[in-house]
Amino acid sequence: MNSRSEALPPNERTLTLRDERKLRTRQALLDAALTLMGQGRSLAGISLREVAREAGVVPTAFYRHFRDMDGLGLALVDDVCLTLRKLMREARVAAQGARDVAIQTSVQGFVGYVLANDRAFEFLTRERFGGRPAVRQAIAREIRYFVAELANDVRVVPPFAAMPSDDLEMIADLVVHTVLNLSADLLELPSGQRVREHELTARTIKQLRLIFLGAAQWRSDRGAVPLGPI
Amino acid sequence: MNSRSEALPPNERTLTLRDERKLRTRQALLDAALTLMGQGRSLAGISLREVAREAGVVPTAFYRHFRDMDGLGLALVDDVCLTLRKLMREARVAAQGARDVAIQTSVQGFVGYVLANDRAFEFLTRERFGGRPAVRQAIAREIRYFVAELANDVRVVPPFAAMPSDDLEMIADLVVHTVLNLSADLLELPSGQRVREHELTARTIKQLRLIFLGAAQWRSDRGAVPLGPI
DNA sequence: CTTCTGAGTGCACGCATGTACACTCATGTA
DNA sequence: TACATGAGTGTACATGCGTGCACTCAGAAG
Repeated sequence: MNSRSEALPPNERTLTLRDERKLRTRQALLDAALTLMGQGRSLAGISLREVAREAGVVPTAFYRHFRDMDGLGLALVDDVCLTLRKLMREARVAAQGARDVAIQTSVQGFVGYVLANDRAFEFLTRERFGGRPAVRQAIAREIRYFVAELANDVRVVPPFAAMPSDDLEMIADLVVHTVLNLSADLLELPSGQRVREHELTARTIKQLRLIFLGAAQWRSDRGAVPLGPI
Repeated sequence: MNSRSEALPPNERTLTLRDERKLRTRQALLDAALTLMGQGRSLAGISLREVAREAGVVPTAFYRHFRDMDGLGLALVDDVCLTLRKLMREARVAAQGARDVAIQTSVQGFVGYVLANDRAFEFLTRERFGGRPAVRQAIAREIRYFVAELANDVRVVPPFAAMPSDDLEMIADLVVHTVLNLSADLLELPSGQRVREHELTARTIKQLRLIFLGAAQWRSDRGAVPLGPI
C-alpha cells in the first residue's frame, strides 16, 4: 500500500493516484453533508442517500468511506476541527508578534473567521448539543482542548500569572463560551445583517472586558466554594 | 364550545369532559416526545408515528392536535417554558423575602431545579441550536425574555443601579448564558455523578463571582466599542 | 504483460414513514 | 329524546430509506 515512493515532494506523492481519488470522494461526501446542513437542518434529519446524491455518488459507495451517518459525523468533527486548530495556531503566532492583542482586535478577527467558515461553525454549533452522543462528545473534547490551550496562552500575561491552574481554566472556560455564544448568535442572523452583527460583536467585546476586569480583581482564596450538602 | 358554566371552580369547569380528554391526549403526545428524546435523540430523529405509538394513540390521531412535528416542537417550547417561567417567578418572590440571595444559593437552587426537570431542560438544550428554525427562534425568544427579566430584577441592587440599560442587558446576557452553559454540562453527565456535578457547579459559581466583580468595576464610558471598519 | 485489488455501480428487498379517507360512537347541544 | 360534532380508529398507499450482493473495470503490484 501507499507506495510510488520515488522520493518526490512527500506531501503529494506518498499517495497513489487511486488513494488520491478516494480521498476526493470522501471529501465530497463530507462537503455534501455540510451543504445539506444549510437552511437549519441537522445531521439527524439528513439521510445517507441524500448525502450520496449530493456528492454525486451511488448510495452504497458511501460505505467505502464511513460505517454509517454517525461515522460521517465524527469524521466531520475531525475534519473541521483540524482546519480550525491550524488557523487558530496561526492567529496565535501572529498575535505573539504584535504585543498587546487588544480584545477588540481578537474578537473582530474571530467574527471574520466565523463568517468566512460559516458552514463549519454552523455544523459545530448545531451538533454540539443537538447531535448524537458520539458527535457531541467529540465536539466537547475539542472545546476542552481550546479552553486548555487558551489557559496556557494567557498564563504569561500580567493578571493571570501566578494564578492557580483551576482558576485559570475557569476563566478560560468563561471566555471561550462567551465567544462561542457570539458565534452561535452570528450564525442565526440571515446573513448580511451588518448592523446587528456589529451590535452582537460589541456586546461580546464588552462582556470580555468585564470578565478581564473581574479577573484583575480576582483573589482565589476569596472565591472558594464550600461543599455544602452533598 | 367550552360551556358547562354552572359556576364551579372556574379553573376546572370551563372545560367540557370532552375537551378535558382531548387535552389529556395532547399532553400525552407532548410527554411521549419528551420521553423519546432521552438517550440523546433530537426531535429531528423522532417520527410522528413513534410519538403516537409512545402516547398510545393511532398515528392519524396526531393530526387532531398538531399540524406536524414542527407544530409539536413549538407546542413543547410553550408548554415547557410556561412551567419554567412560573417556577422562576416563584423563586424570585422567595428571593425578595430573603435579602442578599447569595450567588451560591441561587446556583445550587438552579442546579436542583435542572436535575428535577431534566427532560424539559434536555429538550431546550438539544433544540436550542440543533432544532428546526421555528423551534430555535421560539427558544431564543424565551431566553431573551429571561435576560430582560433578570436585567430588570438586578436594577435595584447596588452595583447595577444607575447603569445604562444596554450595559445591564449585556451583563444579564452573560449571566444567563453562563448558567445555561452549566445546565447543558450537567445534562451531559450520565446522572448520579455527584462529584463532577459539584465541580461544575463550583466552577459556575466562581464564574458568576468573577462577573459580579467585574460589574462592580465597570464604567460604561470606558467600555465603549468604537465602530471600526463597518 | 498479467494478475489482483477495491472504489464505485446497479438492482433488489423489506421496512418504516407521512398522510388520505371513510369509519365509529361517546359526548355535547337543543 | 334526537341530532350534530369531532376525537380517535383502521385500512391503504406511495415514497424514501438502509443495506445486501454480484458486478465492472481503472489502476496498482509483480
